[in-house]
Amino acid sequence: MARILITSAIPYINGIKHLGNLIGSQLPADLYARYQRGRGNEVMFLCATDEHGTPAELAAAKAGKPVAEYCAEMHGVQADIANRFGLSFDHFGRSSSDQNKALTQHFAGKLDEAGLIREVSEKQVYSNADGRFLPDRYIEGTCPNCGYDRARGDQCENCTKQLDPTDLIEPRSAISGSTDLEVRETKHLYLRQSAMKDQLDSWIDSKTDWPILTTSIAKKWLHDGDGLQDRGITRDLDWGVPVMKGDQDWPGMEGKVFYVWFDAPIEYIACAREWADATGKPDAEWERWWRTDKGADDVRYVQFMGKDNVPFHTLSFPATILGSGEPWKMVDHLKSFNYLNYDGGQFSTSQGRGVFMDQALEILPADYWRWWLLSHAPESSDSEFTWENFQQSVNKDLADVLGNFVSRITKFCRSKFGEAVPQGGAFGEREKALIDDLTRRIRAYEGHMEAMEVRKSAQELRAIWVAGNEYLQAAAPWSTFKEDPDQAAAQVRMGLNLIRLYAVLSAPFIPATSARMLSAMNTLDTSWPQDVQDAISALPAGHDFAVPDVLFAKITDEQREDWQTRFAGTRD
RNA sequence: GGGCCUGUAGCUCAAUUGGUUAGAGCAGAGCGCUCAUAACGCUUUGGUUGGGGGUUCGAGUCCCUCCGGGCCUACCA
Repeated sequence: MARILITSAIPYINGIKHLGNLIGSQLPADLYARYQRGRGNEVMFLCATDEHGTPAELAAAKAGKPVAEYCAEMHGVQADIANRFGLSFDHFGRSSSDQNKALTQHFAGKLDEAGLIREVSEKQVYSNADGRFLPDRYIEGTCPNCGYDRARGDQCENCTKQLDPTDLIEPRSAISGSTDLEVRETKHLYLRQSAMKDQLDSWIDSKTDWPILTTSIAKKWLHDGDGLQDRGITRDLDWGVPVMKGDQDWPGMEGKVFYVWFDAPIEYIACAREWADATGKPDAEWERWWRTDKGADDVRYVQFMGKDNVPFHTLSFPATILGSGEPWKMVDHLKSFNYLNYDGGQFSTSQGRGVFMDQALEILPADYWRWWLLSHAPESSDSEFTWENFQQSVNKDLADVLGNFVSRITKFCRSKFGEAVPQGGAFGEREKALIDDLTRRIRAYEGHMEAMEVRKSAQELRAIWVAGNEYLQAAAPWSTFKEDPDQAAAQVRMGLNLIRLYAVLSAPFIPATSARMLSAMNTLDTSWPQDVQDAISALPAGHDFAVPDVLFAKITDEQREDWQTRFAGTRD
């Protein structure tokens, strides 16, 4: 039994995520986790909320709440929605947990011992009105290059020129609009990534099976200009992990916190500890997933993320782990996704454009979304959500191909044989051909799932569903029944067993529907079809079942138009 | 500005890494079936692979160039 550690990029705390965020990491990670569990492998699937940083503080202020309270509340909201989407995390943690504080401080201490931390005194913009240092992006002013009056401190959106905050004419705080800004001297810790450049470079070189999207981004950062730059890992903020060397104070760094991108990936590890603590397990239980000296040497670790997160996962986080000199598990495979666009533009959290996870569940059950999103996952390039495409795909694939298959066979059986698997007859050439075909397709499906080829997996699964309809059409038990009821019984028995088989195979994509199919077939047998011959005999003659309600109602044109209108604007 | 990705049928995507006649699903057309959610099955129409040039026995794939789309560019996360 293989052991597989899976992490999804951790969603930021300030608000509910949209469908583009979902398909970028959490959903494909869940697909993979469910598949591996289905195959009988031991899986640890971790995710968490990313709670530190300036945007969290601002969102809390806007909501009129203390930041800790705001984050706790939003964590609850996100956990609930994730649960309703069927995201099967073994633990959904928080980067603000005590476990992550301790581990982040531990890593910082180890990196310092290894001589990989240096102090830098630098000048940053401080806003007296806001009472805080401002990240470059939170400073607005007039662009010295093109005169655009809403240029940001890092770059002018109008002319794309990169800027320094001090370049701006009449700079002001983007938070309060205050012009009462001053440049203050402040001291920060930098991670000496440059000292680890060669080590990281050869590590990346060893990952020959990673997508080009992943390695090319890492290579760019490693070799661009002067090569990999050192990175500031502390900030002058109140909310975050206090800067400490392990459990010791860090002289001169009082009142400062670690930068969110230093502590966020460490939460992948801390999350496992949260899991152990929450379930009353000893440390050894989480360490066997993360410490190669404590049992994790046979773990395969897979990370899922959107393309914007790649540099942090290929460089900063590995630098943190390698630099610690401790035997932590490093990522084996990194699956990154492009973006999902919404109806001709981008999904946007800040502008409230597109469909958000809570809204999606208000109009349709999770499996509709899971199927469409996964079967259209933006793997090779950005992809696009349109309501027409969504309606067509869902109606055809889920309602017509799969849902109707279940409906036609169960109802036919009920009317001719009653609600029990019929007895009599035997499988012949046609059934043998079907089993051979299914065997080939299931092996192909497994191959695509192992390779995390999401769209290809969906395509193959759909073809497996279609094979059931092809079989029924060719076997035509409604005709056979008239001359040879025994043979019709065997054909129906095959059909009913296909429903159970499809439930097992489809569970990673549409878990709730899969559960309904199994429940209708009155079985708990979810064993993976190593041998299709055996799998289609799991439900024996005489086994009771029930005709389920319609599995997937079709999306009507009226609904589609209604939603199209409702989601055309932006969220309030 | 620099780096990278991308452009294939009306739509969404393939093409075993340079190898026969570029394939699927949807949509369209025709036929069949009547168990089923007016569902299913079979057949079928769609392509000068963004334009142009080059390398090669052979190019969707490699090179050059032009055009379009996207991401990143280190203090949003």
